[in-house]
Formats: sequence, C-alpha cells, structure tokens
Amino acid sequence: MRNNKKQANAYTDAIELMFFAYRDFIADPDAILEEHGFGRAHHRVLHFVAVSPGISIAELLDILRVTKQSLARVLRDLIDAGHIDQRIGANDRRKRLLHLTTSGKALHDKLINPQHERFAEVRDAVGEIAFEQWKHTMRLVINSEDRDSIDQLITRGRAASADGTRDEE
Amino acid sequence: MRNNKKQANAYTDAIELMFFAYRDFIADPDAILEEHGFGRAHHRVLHFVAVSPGISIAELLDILRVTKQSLARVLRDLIDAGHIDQRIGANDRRKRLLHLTTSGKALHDKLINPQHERFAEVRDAVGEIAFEQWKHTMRLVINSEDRDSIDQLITRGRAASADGTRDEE
DNA sequence: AATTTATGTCAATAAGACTGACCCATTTCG
DNA sequence: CGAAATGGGTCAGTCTTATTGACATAAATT
Repeated sequence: MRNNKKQANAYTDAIELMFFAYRDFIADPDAILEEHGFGRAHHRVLHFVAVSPGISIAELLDILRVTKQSLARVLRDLIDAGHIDQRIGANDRRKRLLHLTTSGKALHDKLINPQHERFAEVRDAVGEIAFEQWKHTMRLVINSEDRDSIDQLITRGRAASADGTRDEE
Repeated sequence: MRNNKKQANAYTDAIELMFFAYRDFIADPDAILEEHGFGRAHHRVLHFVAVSPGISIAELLDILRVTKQSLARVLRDLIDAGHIDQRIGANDRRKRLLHLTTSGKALHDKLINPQHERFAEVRDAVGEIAFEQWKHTMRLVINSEDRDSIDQLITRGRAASADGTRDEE
C-alpha cells in the first residue's frame, strides 16, 4: 500500500507536469497571436501547413481532429489575411493543397521562435542525450495507434519542406 | 546552416510531441467527463482540490490562472452535484476551503485512472531511471519563475492529502 | 472607523468547438 | 456511360470555456 501510494503519486506528478508544461509552452505564442487577432486554432493550422506544405484539407482535419466547419473558419481567416494560399491539386483537381505565403512563413517563424528557445534552454540544461531520451519517452505518451503516423508526419514533413517533394501531391 | 536546420527540427519535433502527447493524454478523461455532463474546466478544479484539500478560492485561481467568474461557474456545478464542499476557514472566516466529498473523490479517481495507466505503461517501457529523467526534463519546460511554486504544490499537496495538515489552514 | 482582502454575482462578449443539413465539382467504379 | 463515392464549402444553431467590467457583502487588518 505504501509503495502503491508512492507509485500513484509519481504518476500524479507526471500528470501535473503535463498540465503546467503545456500551459507555459503555449503561453508565448498565445501572446503573439493576440497581437495579430488570431487564436490557438489559427496557430495549429499555420504550423501543420508549415511543416507539411501541400497538405490537403482532409489530411489537416485528420491531424487536428476537428470538424470541417471548425477548420473552415480559421482557415478562411488565414487565407483572407494572406498567410495561406490554396492550390488546386494537379493529380486530383478536387483537392485544395495548402501552402504558407511569405507572410505566413514569417508569422509562423515568429510564433515558433519562443518555443524553439524554450526547448533550446531545456536541451542546454540536460544535454543532448537526455533531451533525445525525453523525446523518446514523450512519444510513448501518445496513443500507440497514432505513433506511426506521427513519426511519418514528422519525417515526411521535414523532407517535404526541404526538397518540395510533397508539393502538388 | 545544415546543422542549424537540423537543430531547429529537433525542437520542432519537441513542439509536435507536446501537442500530440497532450491531446491524447487529455482525451481519456474528456470522454468520461462527457458522461457526467462536465468539461475540462471541472476536471482541473476537481484535480487541484483533490491534491490540495482545503485549498482556498484565491489559491485555486492562482494555479488555474483563470478569472474568478470563470471559476465560479464550474465550482458551482461541482458543489451542486455534491462533489465538492466548502468549509469556512477556522482562522480566517472569509475563506472558503474546498474539499472533495466521497463522490468527488470517486469521480476524481475515475478520471485519473486512465492517465495513471498511461504513465505506468510509459514507465514500464522506459524504466524508472528514464521516467524520472523525463520528469526532470519536463519540469524545465515550465517557466523558471513558476518551478518553485509547482514543486511546493506537488510536495505540499501530497503531504496534505496524507496527513491532513493543510486542512482548515 | 476606514481600508483591504476574500468571495460572490450580474451582464455582455468572444473564441473555438460541435451537430445537422445541404450544396457543388470531380473522380472512381460497375 | 451513369451512379456512387470523395473532397471540399457553407448556412444555421448551440455549447463550453473564457474574458472584462461593475458592484455587493462579510471579515480581517490597520
């Protein structure tokens, strides 16, 4: 019992760390977004279009797990503001492939900078080995059935932004 | 440049891991809450009253970083449902000290169980050392100025729930 | 006695999400 | 080819969570 209690508390610590870390982690971009009249929902769209240029609406819906109607509003705001543009798919003309414009990229950089800095400080404090270990552990917090697709999102996204492979399908 | 890019991507990975891990981590309790007609806001109140029995309204506002008016509604719901009760402070009769009732404790356990299980699986997968290392790293993701008070919340909260020290101030 | 603190409450507003019901254009399949 | 499925867009209404601002009350402090 004593030991069970101790273990349960170790997990409760983890739960609270998730809560507070996420709260602070999201606060920096939130402040910047407010200056631009956007919210978190806009940030998420901007981010996943940034890391996966040429992503379709359906793919974005799948990542964000929101309804089409929810996405529509924020996407409309971002398109109207000139931060995202849609291109009709070359292979499938029904698809709208999303890309950041120059101003969209600038805004995304501005939003991601404080988060990069936050993790750069963490990495400096704990070292590269421990930081990679943290990422490995963090990946296991994600539902097992989602891990593969997230791995792909990360690697494919990076490759696409480097060589444009993914563009226009 | 090549190296900078690589480092920036390591941080972008970390950002996305935060997003997806938090999303899945919160999804289990969300589903349970819905059955009871509560939301995330209720969960947060329930949790911090659970780990810090006898917490005052002002302390809770400080932890949650919401306005008094926002807290009032969810707290009212929880009190009306019989999950939380308020006791007038013995030393300071202005204060309303919050406690979970039996049903409040039961609901909190039900909500925290899937999260405990999630972290138990993570801990089993990576081992105790790596899990403690993850917590140490995770703590550094929190704003430096908040870390001490969160350390206190965690240790004091646990102590209070064990021996009741904190009750009635 | 005056002020501050802790809490409660009314009103109006906004963001972000949802369900449900449609629509159009394009692609795929029998 | 024609029907069905897919990708996307949109209107309308609702809900939760959060906000700001104003004001009220009781108890503690100075």
